[in-house]
Amino acid sequence: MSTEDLTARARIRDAAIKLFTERGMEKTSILDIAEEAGVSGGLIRHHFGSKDGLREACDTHVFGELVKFKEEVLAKGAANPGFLPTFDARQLLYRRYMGRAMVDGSAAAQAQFTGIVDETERYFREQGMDMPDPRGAAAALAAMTGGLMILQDHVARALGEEPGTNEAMLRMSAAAGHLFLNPLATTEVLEKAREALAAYQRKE
Amino acid sequence: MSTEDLTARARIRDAAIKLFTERGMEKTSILDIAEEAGVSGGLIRHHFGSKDGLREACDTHVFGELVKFKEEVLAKGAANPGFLPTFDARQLLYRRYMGRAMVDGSAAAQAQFTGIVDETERYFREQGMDMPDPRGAAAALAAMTGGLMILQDHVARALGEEPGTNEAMLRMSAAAGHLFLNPLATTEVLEKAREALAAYQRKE
DNA sequence: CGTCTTGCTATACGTGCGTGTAGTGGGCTA
DNA sequence: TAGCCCACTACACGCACGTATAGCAAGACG
Repeated sequence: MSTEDLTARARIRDAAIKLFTERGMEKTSILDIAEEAGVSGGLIRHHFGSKDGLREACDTHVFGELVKFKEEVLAKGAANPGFLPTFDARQLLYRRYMGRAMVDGSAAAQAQFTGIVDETERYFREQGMDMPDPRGAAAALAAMTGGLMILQDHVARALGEEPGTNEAMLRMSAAAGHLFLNPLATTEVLEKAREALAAYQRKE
Repeated sequence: MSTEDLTARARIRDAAIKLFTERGMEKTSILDIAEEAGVSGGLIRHHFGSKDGLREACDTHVFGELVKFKEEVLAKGAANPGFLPTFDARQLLYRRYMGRAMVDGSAAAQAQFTGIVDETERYFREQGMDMPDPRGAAAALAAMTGGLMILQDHVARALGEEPGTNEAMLRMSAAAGHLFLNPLATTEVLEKAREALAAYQRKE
């Protein structure tokens, strides 16, 4: 899995996933990917037809792998909901790729997002959680964990950690976990917020 | 403020903010902005020197306005922490711009992010909130609200709402608020997550 | 041995877009 | 009226990059 023992096609795909994730689609040229993968630019076209074709291949590969990850977790019996931290490097990369893909906007990414929302909503209902809008909460949660993935470098820098390190990810995950598992406001602020929201909803 | 009563310079800036927000820097050409603003492409260069100059102008304008918004809120006495919902259209646009800017990555955006983290951390400490890592929590919170801004269109679509509408924003904000103000997991899941995290930290 | 496929490279083409430059009109001040 | 600044336009340049094509080496199959 490290690099040379892969077919060129797989190396290209992995390089593209890496660079798309780090820089985004638009800022990554075919030649950048070719260099990263150690092949000529033409070979990318040969294998994937076009840049968009390559992108689609990356999408399906990443999203497929993410499904596999999820199934592994389920197979282990641990009903780990998506918002709890994981530290597998490849899974982290793929999750981050997914965030980037959503920002860049593709049909596959939208479908993936909706799928996650579906699952999370189902999880909420299965757990019998008491919330006024389970689907809304599921969607918001998906967007928030997406934000953690997408902005992780900013988070690391704001924390004085080196972006991309395990240390930074660990600290961010722990903090995010804490936020999800504890109410964020004192009761007064909480009440004020509820009032503001209710007032707005009446006005609507 | 609607369009014609602005100087061309301001129209260009506003058009750029709008398009950068919707499509991102790379996918927005100078001519797109010129058309949106109803001017020639050259005028943008005349006023802002380069595309990067325009971007910087947008950054400073948006970030400055966001500071103003914050000061207004503070002046009104309501100590509204940043994570509670707001519905002013321009403020929403500017927050979303900020999210995009962070994804696209500029020094100004990183500074802005760090500033928000600073403030939020201070808020946590002032409120005397009980958390193991206030700065980490502040950074994670900033990234999560950023995710809500950046991915709002995906959220809307997953909810079957029209992206960009007040209705969609309202529903997302309410759901996000609920998540922040209520613990997300049953105690068993919670305990399991704590264990997993602790195990990982020991391994580190 | 011949030919075909396949993985791969080198190189050329077209074009979109940021940039640079020359020029125009209109509203100042004198 | 003359002179001048300044917002603004038109247009040409050059480059980066996606796309297209031709060709080559090597293994497979007859």
